[in-house]
Amino acid sequence: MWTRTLLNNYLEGLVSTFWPREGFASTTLQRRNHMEAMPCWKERLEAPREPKEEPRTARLPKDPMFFAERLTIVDSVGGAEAMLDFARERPLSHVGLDAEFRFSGAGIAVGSRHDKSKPDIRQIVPLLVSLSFAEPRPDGSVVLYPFVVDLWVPEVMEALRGVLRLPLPFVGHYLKNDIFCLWKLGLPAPRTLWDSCLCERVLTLGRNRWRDRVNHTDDDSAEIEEAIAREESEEERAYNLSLLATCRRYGVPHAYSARKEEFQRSFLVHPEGAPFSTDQISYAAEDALAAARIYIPQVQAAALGGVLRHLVEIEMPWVETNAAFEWNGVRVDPDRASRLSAHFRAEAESIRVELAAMGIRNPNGRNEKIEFFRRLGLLERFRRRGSISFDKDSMEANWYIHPAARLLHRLGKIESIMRDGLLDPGAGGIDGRVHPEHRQCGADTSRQTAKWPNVLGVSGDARPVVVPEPGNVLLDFDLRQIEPSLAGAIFGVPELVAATNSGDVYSAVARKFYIEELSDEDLVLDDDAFKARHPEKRAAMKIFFLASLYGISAAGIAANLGIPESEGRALMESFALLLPNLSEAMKESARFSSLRGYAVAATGLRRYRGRTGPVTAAEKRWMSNFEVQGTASVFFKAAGNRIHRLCGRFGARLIVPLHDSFLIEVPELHKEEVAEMASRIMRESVQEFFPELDIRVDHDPSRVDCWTKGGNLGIFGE
DNA sequence: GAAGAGAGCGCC
DNA sequence: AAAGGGCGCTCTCTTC
Repeated sequence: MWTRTLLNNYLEGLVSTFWPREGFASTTLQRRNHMEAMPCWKERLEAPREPKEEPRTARLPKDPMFFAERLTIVDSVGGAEAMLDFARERPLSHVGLDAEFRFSGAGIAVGSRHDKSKPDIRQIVPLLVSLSFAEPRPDGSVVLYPFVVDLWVPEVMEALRGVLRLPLPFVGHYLKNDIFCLWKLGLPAPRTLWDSCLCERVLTLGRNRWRDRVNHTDDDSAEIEEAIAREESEEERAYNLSLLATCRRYGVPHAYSARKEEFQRSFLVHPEGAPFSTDQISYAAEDALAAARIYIPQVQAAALGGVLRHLVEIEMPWVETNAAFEWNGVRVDPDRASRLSAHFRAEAESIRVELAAMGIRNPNGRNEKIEFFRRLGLLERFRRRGSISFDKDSMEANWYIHPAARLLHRLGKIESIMRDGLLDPGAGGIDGRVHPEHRQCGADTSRQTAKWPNVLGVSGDARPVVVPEPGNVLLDFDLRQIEPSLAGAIFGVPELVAATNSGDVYSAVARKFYIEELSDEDLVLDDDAFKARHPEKRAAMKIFFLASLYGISAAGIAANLGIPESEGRALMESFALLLPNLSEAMKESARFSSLRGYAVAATGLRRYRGRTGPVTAAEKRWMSNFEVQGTASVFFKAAGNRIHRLCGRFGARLIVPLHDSFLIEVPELHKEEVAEMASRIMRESVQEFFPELDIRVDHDPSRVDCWTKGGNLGIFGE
């Protein structure tokens, strides 16, 4: 083995020989960075190549001793091919993967005051790819062969492509950025991924619940809670999921643990065309080495945690699918966005004038509203659960009390729509599309979250600003009533399964619930006809149903429906009689969850308690709900993974994952094929697990020129 | 002036 | 006694 000094000299020699190329790097990149793959590389790849080295006449097996635990820099076609040959010769178990990158343009300002910034992922500039090939030894240990590939050298791409196609798990910590680097280079993501960050997130799902700490309503163990709240913060959660913290948990060394941030930053500000320091290169190698070392003990931890199957089947493939949503982004029509803003700005202005005439100068201020209604002697009408509330429900209940209530309500709604980050003219990246950050398992139920902007929370009125590229159409696929249907299968309620299979759960249940009030004619209507004939009865059932799954109280449902509590209680009791097993099974599941300390979804995914001590009522509510919401999220991802892989055949791309529906952008030519494929896959993904369930997929083929909610074009309709 | 809590909007 | 699951974002108001 070389000493550290000798190794550094060796590295320095290599670095200095491959970096006199400033012109190549700086000029071509700036011009072309909006392309999928950098064309200068493409041209070079397509042009007849003059090998940098003499063609090798004999391909002798590589000596593993030469590559073991020693950093090899790949900066030539010969070196890259040798790496590929070596990887194919050795009996490997997995590959550590890491990419170093920077961004070629300015970031995108986000937040209402544009005081925050996010990078434009389409301007990512891959610098180095680090690969650590792991080979098990007979004694159970693992030997690692680290390589660092210089991505400025176009000749290495074909061999790198070959490496990425190896049928091995590629292990990295937060692989999304690494996948972006590969896609930017025109390379595919590896087929099998293992994201060590995601694994840690899943193994701790439900712990670190910062939302609970902010408003500790349960004061069972207030002292403990407050201590935890002081001690832990969101930054701490972020740290717990970091590579260094993960290394520490598994006893894996990381040579740059003390200087990690410094090196990360060094790549982000790395000058165009400047050579890398030897430290930078060995730092790049270290991250892939650490990921490779974490893999085996982490897989064991996942197996012991009962989530290995879930991770391998669902979450790890979704790492690529999730990256695709962010990489693809959505196209926002600037003209539509400004028309929408202007439309609501005008309405807001006229409402403000009306309110000012009534004496309300600042309609957003809570104190001003309190004072206004107090003067009128109407304040008590806005009391909800003890305190004064001017939220949507409270305002709706008081529409008839005073015209100001209606105006304030409307103003709040339209101001919220106008503030949506999607309408910001500067929200798009260099490709003209908006790329929100999509977080896998961002929610403790394993649901997705999105931010900057939150494309999952865009108001129905604003959705039509999302349009397809010319020649494309937007298709939307919705798993109809997935949660009540899954509740039927999970909690063993045959009536619910039958209702699902008949087409519309809420209509089917409404027909039974209101049997006394309905005519014989009503009772023989099919679900769709019933829905059209008795929309209010169906709507009431929907409220009951979802409220039961969320664990609402009689008082809550009474407040929601505007009826006395006693009446709410009676309605809930008769509703429970319709589905006799449901509430019992939900209580049972919460009981087992309480004993274990976690709730569990159909594939074994767990959500842990975020606190100790007696199980609170709020915890019991999410415990029952998690089995349904978590399982729905799992099937949704299973479907998305298959759709994503098949989209490539049609030049289609997934662009929004909306909890139970996908928005897909498809070339017009292939819309029928993709519609058939996506609908079938979503239906089958549930059936693979619950064969008795026939969940419909709602898809409206007539609305293809923009994104809508239920086909509603809002202000853009004719 | 910055930071945080609370409230309130949107989504499923 | 209180009792609606899961999120992101922006604004107001209070506090330090």
